[in-house]
Amino acid sequence: MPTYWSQTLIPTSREVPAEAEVPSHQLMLRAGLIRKIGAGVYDYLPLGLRALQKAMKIIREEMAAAGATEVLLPALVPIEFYQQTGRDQAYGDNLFRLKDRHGRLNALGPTHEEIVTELVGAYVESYKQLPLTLYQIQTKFRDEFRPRFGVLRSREFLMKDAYSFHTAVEGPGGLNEIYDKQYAAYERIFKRCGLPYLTVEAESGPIGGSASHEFMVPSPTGEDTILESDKGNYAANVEKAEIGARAMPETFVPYKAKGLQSLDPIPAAPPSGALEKVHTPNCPRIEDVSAFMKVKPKHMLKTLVYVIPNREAVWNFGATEEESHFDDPIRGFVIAVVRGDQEVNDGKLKNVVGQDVELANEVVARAAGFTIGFVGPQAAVSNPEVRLVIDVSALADQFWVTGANEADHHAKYFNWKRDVIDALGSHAKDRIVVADIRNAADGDPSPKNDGGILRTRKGIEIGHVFKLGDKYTRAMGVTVLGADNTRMHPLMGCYGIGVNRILAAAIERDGGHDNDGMIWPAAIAPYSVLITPIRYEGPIKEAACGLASALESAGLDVLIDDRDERPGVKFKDADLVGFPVRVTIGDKSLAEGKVEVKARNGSNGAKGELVAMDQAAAHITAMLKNL
RNA sequence: CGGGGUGUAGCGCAGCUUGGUAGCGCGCUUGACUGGGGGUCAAGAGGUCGUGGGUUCAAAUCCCGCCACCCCGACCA
Repeated sequence: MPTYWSQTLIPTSREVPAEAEVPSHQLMLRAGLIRKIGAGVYDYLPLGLRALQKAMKIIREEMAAAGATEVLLPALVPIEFYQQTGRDQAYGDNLFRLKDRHGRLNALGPTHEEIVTELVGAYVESYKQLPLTLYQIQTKFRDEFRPRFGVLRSREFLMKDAYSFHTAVEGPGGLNEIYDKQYAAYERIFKRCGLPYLTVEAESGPIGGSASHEFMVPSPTGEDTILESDKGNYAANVEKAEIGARAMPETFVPYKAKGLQSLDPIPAAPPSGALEKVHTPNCPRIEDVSAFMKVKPKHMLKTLVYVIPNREAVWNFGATEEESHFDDPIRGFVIAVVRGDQEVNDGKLKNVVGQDVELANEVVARAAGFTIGFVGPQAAVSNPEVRLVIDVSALADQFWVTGANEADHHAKYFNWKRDVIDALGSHAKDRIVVADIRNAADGDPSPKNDGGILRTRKGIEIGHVFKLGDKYTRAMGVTVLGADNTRMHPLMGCYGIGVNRILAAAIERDGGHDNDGMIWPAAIAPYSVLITPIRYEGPIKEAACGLASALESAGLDVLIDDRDERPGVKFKDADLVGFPVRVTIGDKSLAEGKVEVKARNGSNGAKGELVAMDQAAAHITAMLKNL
């Protein structure tokens, strides 16, 4: 049976909702797909649900094809699961917590690594039962600090999450093989959903693990920044993106990040002027100083104070063992220096330091003698428990403007050799590391070092795959018996898709909407075909119902606009909701035994085309293959 | 969590400065006309003015508290 518009609930609206900023949010509200119930919480109305269900059907088919089996894990999870792996801390406030009547603390699951791991631990005893890939499509919860952009960043959302278990990385049934299978399944899923996507290297974030790729739909409204080489052979999330070899000033010995040997900085560029203190009242920010002193940010140094929160932290650079131990984390500081127009990448900094680092809280930093707002690299000279990590680009100039380590003062003509290297003397090589610690930016060299230049664009993350290794099975003490009768922690992969985001991304994508409304890819449109009778009565009504039957026999889903509305209203709503194909039935064409068939994306002309009644179903079926 | 803003009919908003018991557009109901891109006219329905307290003869309006939502920031010192 076709659906009749008058019998379902499609509350379209002419007004643009005040709070919606991005097109997908505005249009999903206006077209009656969703309704907001609270911050980051939405009803899915009939049309929205149908689109979700179509996406889920595709996902289920491809998961099955990739050998994954569906389960349904609870959304309500005792907090102990997340405590076992430390993720209650890693997720922090983003983890929804609630107390039950007995005072027990529970979480609403943001992802389910711990829960599947428990499941597999309970029932999988032997390597013979592996590999195993389980997945679910389920509501997830994240107490987002700031929900926004409608369905793109909500507090409750649908996610497909799959988890695979293995005894080995390589070989048949190994982690790599299944990872590749899931990766390929993702490519098919997004292709079938009609989404233009690209894959990028990614950081694994609080989920953890080694390799990781994200699937992104390019869109100016995306929250993620992607760097792509113009040679087309590299793409990564900004959190991950490495930077190719950058020209070192000749006067520096080229030395590199942790893991590479030379830690012997000898910047020889001589000072070009006496260090000069400048009074910069109320100018703690780079932009303020830049405007005040009329110096471009790229000629300034940004100096950030980090602490090592781990009390057992051991400094990993050249220092002797006694020197490298920080008993008091308050006094164990890392000063990161980047150019004023660039940004520190925390992940890269952590890798260089070999420890967790976090930006020092202002009170702590002040107590340790840092003049927050006016810190310069010289601050590292007098304090033996401070280490300097300098980004390559922050060394390139002979002199810089930087903080003077004195309230309301900045320094001009700062020179690395004179003011830090020589001042530290023999300690210099123990306290300084030069490395790539900043975010890659548009125009940077590609890490492939093939002459490619990195370009930035924005993207919406719709899928993310990770190689987790044994992080969870180890933390939760899950083992299986191997062929050699020894126990091992199974290796894991995990694979997520934001189902709601598929809808938003379909709208945000290039060509996903226009001034009149949404333009659905046929595969996930709420209905493939909308029949618009000019008046729902007499021969037109009969023709509409007849056509609907024919289309349904051909396997299409059909909505009939049987409302007693003026044609203009129906057309506007049709365009707003964006059904891929609209069939208009009116007196004139019907008298000739024809109907008007129009593709929403304009592919068969602004007015569509006249098609004989008896050929319409076949014609539309063929059309939809390309929509 | 900090700063700013907004809560008045289903949606979008005005009224608040200067207190006197609520209004506009869209939508909705009824009728007539109309009938291929949100039509016209007429008559209607619909509001504890977010919430609690205070001031006052009188509060949407002034004062205080709370709540919700939105925006900006929150690592660039």
